[in-house]
Amino acid sequence: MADLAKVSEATVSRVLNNVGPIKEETRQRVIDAANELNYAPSALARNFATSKSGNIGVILPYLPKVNMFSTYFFSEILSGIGSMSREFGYDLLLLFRPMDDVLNYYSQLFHTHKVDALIVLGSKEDPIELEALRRLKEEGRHFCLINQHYDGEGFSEVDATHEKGSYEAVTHLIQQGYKEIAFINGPDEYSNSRERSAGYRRALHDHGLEVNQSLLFTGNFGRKSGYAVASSVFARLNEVDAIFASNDRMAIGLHQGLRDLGIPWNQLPGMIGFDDSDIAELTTPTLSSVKVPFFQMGELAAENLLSRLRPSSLGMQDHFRIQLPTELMIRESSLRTDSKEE
Amino acid sequence: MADLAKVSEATVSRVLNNVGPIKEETRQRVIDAANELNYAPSALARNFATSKSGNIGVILPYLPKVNMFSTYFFSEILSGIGSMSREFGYDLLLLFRPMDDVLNYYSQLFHTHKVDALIVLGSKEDPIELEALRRLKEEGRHFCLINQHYDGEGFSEVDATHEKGSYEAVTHLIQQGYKEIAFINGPDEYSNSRERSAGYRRALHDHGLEVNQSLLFTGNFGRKSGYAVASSVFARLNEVDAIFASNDRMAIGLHQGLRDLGIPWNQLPGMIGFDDSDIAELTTPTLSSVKVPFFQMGELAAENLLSRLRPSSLGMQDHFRIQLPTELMIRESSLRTDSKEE
DNA sequence: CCGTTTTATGTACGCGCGTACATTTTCTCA
DNA sequence: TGAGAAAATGTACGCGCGTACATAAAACGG
Repeated sequence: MADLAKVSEATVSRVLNNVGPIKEETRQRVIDAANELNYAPSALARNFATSKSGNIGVILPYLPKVNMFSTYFFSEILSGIGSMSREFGYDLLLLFRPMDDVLNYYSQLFHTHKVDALIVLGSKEDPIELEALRRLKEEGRHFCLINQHYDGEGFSEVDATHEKGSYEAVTHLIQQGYKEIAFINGPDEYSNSRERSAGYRRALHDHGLEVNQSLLFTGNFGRKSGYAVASSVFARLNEVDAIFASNDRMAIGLHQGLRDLGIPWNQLPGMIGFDDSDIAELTTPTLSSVKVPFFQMGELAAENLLSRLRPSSLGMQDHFRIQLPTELMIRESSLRTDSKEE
Repeated sequence: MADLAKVSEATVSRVLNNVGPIKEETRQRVIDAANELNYAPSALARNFATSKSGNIGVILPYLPKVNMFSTYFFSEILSGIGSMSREFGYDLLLLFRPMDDVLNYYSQLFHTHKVDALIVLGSKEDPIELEALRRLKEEGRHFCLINQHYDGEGFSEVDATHEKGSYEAVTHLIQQGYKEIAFINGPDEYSNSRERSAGYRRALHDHGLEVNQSLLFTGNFGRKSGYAVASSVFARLNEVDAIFASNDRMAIGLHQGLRDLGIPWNQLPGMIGFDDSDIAELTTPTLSSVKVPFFQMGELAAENLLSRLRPSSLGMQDHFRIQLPTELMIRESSLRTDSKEE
């Protein structure tokens, strides 16, 4: 390669990296030679020399449980991350949270140079998880969380306005005339569950309604957990006239459960889900939902992390906290009359 | 590290890689030292030294079009690949097919040692794509295709019995008494589209029915393309009594389109989708579909590739072609009476 | 107890780049 | 035209492992 262009390896390196002054003729000779030989520098050697992997890691909850979340959530975020990473010339390393040893795992991803930055999805409050994240921060690593907030830790986070989204959803139900609104939430270990709960309570309170403890349910974001709640809701059907679910999958599970218990589709309680996943408009009636800009959240997470990896980023605040707005998507399931009565 | 254990770097390396004879006491000393210092070898240096990246690459269609396929398809396959990769100690590098330059891209992934093996998803017949794959084969790379077959190329492939699945689905419709079965297929560039078409035709033929050209439609696997076909189907509603769709998303799009055109849900034509994605049981009526074991296909692809990377795999056939069975999942949408009449 | 294996460990080098520094070539302007 | 500065290129070394080969230590056999 160097020989063919009749220059030293160093010059080749300079041309390929666009660094230092190069005579135009030389540059061309090198490029021609590279094309002729179909030469491409070994990413491995290059990474080794610069001790940077060129990868951005994405942590996913450990496999069997991926489906606890909607795949929509992950697909969108991953697409967003992937889209931005590519613009920065980074590749995307998909990593699954190990069942044990999380503490070392995160840290070693950096130490072994598997990744230059890390995005953690599906993180939830847990002593070990927290400890592992703190360690990353101590070590000055570039990482960020999506859709999860740790209070007072100063982690970088990209989140959405879950409290507000929840407030708006419940308010909408109330305005539609619903008064007894059941709430099926996700586990409290997720900050967004707690925020949605707060929004739910605030909306009830602002409209002079009381929280009815017996109408509060907890699922695990999976469809089945929504389905499982159906019987409890069914038993209280005299006192429940609407349901707010913490994500679409649970809403749909609940919907199915109620249908299976014999409720005709046009006599279902009012329903609103969360996430505005693609399935929201596939149900009958179509499901109102709170839209969360997952794709964009993925993009922003990647963009902020990667731009801080650039040499030119000196002086840039090394820590960021972004909160994107949610949006209430009103469809048939939450409307009192109209299409639901078809 | 080496100092703390009072051994040479070489011995450390041997202990950590479990190679060569080591005195038990020495091993322990090294391990203790490693724990104490929280030492982990640099993956980068190690990979460089062995010139293996430790990554298995997965090519996805370029981003904006990911949603052309159901995300279900990708989620399942990726999960399968990820699950198996982890067992082999490989990491999963997510790669997006570039719009240009595919030809060099694939090849250079290996040349630059970004990946040790490659799985291509969403591949479709195309001169450049084919050329790029041929080059990989020439270069002796370890790669495989999922859900796509190239005739006579001898590529490694993990596929499903699309023809048979299709045949069974259409046969089922016929047995339910449907006689005029429209077919909305995916683009012909995908081998599985061609196979499904063959199955459709064979089923009609075997039951003495004719193919009605005006009932054949082509979508792009997206929901919207199914929706777009609705009006054509609607116009022929007198001659159509069932629809077989090449995937669930199109089936559901079509379903929605017909609903929007005013057809009550219990007077829809019989319908069967393909893939058996999670949304199939969320519709009203629930959608019959042909189940494809995507997760397992991902597992098998990874397993076969990675096991061939091991030193012990000498003599193993370097090329494999696997075809997994599909399964007809009968739900409400294809049944003539019963639950559909609720 | 010594020679001979066998086992255990150390030494030295290469993997293929990037880059600081040394050197050569070209340019500038007196 | 020649000296000094600027531009262009070459030289040499390190990044942190794995591993072939050299060497030392232990085991064995007579």
